[in-house]
Amino acid sequence: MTKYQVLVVDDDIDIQEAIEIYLRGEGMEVSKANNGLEALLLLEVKEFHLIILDIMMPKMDGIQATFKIRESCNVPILMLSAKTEDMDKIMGLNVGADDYLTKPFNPLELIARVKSQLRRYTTLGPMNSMEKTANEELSVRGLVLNPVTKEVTVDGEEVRMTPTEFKILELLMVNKGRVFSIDDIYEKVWKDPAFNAENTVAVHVRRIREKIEINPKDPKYLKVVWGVGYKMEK
Amino acid sequence: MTKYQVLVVDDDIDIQEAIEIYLRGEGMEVSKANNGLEALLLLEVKEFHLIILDIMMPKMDGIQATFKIRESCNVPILMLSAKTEDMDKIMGLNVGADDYLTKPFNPLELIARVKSQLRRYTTLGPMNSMEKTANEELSVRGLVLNPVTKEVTVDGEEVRMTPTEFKILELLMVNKGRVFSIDDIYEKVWKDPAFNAENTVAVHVRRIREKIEINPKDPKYLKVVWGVGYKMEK
DNA sequence: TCTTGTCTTCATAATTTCGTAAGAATTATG
DNA sequence: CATAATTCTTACGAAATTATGAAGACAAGA
Repeated sequence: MTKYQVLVVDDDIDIQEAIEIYLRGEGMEVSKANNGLEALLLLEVKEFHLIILDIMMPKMDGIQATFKIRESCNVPILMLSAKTEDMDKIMGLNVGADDYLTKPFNPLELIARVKSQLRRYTTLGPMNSMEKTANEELSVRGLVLNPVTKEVTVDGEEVRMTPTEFKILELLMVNKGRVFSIDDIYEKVWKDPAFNAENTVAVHVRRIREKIEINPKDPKYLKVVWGVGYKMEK
Repeated sequence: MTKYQVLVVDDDIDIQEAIEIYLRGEGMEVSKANNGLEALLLLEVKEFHLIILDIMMPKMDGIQATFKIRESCNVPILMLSAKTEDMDKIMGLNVGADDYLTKPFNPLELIARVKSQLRRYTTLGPMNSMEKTANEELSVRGLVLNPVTKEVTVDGEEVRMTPTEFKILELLMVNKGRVFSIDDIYEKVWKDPAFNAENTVAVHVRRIREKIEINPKDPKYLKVVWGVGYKMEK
């Protein structure tokens, strides 16, 4: 068995090296590029199992690079950026990235995500890693959520969700049954430490209920677990 | 179910104490060190769930300390510094800190970030794709408790538990057969030294019985061992 | 610029849970 | 059998948690 080949694309040498160290520590081979152009050149001469791509780069930024890369192949791409908002855009749009991480990131989380992508890519085969796993339609009884088209339907009828509402609902539906505390939800959705999140999340939950529940006062889908958090009833 | 152990490393006693007060207020145990060297010594004799590390310190500064610490373990490290610029560098780089905060900081934000790091380490789930801990369903005859969904069923029928009731029941079911004294229970569930716990725990036990026992006067699950405590009958 | 839709914050209401007290009931002890 | 020790029961007010209504802040698009 040969080692996994990972390409790290970032203009900041320090970050390049940091990532290299983490990944080598996990037994992976690491190549480096300083911008999108360099990355494309490297891609022509070598095959990679995963690409880690910074968004902000000179010459060719991460988004342009992703489009170019996707023209020829679909290795998993993990995006890096300093701003959460960037990421939301990127993921919402069909840029073609498979996962993302905001700086500053936790090394362990980086490793976890890298491994996760590698696992998907190799178990499902290079062909269609995207569609099969994370992007399946999620459903709970009459409630259906499509992560790709960002559509939500209740008993066949479409309901419009705002981005935040969608993300909360997605989180709960991906892990249906599992209870998330308000702080959990805030951190996973906002990608920021929870800071006076109680009310904010509560308000969003209420709006979601208004849209998906027949009777918001007696929710059948999005339930509260007193003193613990919220969950999607199985 | 012990308290979180946090190590605060700062040469400024005032800051040490301020942080200590905030964290104790959140029910955490706090140890203190004046510099990196002291911190390392403490780390050899005690396990911590989180380390708060000032950058500027005599003897051994925060960055050196982080490197040393990372050689042996990977507890979450939260860095403190006066200058924003320092921080940006430190985070992106391979220093190994997980989060940072610039002085002067907002106490609430400190708490939020601390909690966030603690949660990151202890929670699981596909979203941050760390690994799973032992979160299996627990069952004793007709009684089933699910730590993830926080659900309890008796002969298939769901019963609603309050947070404290759930924790007590969970404690007893994880260690079924074992007898816990009232003080044991109080300390494990409340994470506080038992003071006048007798009645409090007794009341909760009764409420649990009301919910899970056919006949609370003659309990089949949650039994009392006279003069000793309570246990979950196998 | 104005409009529109979304997100956040605040104040306040509605619920649920918790701890305590006080007395009853049960079990142990001599 | 009497007494002490322990556990059980009940109920209520305080505290914590969640729900709601409404207004202001904000950003993107027309």
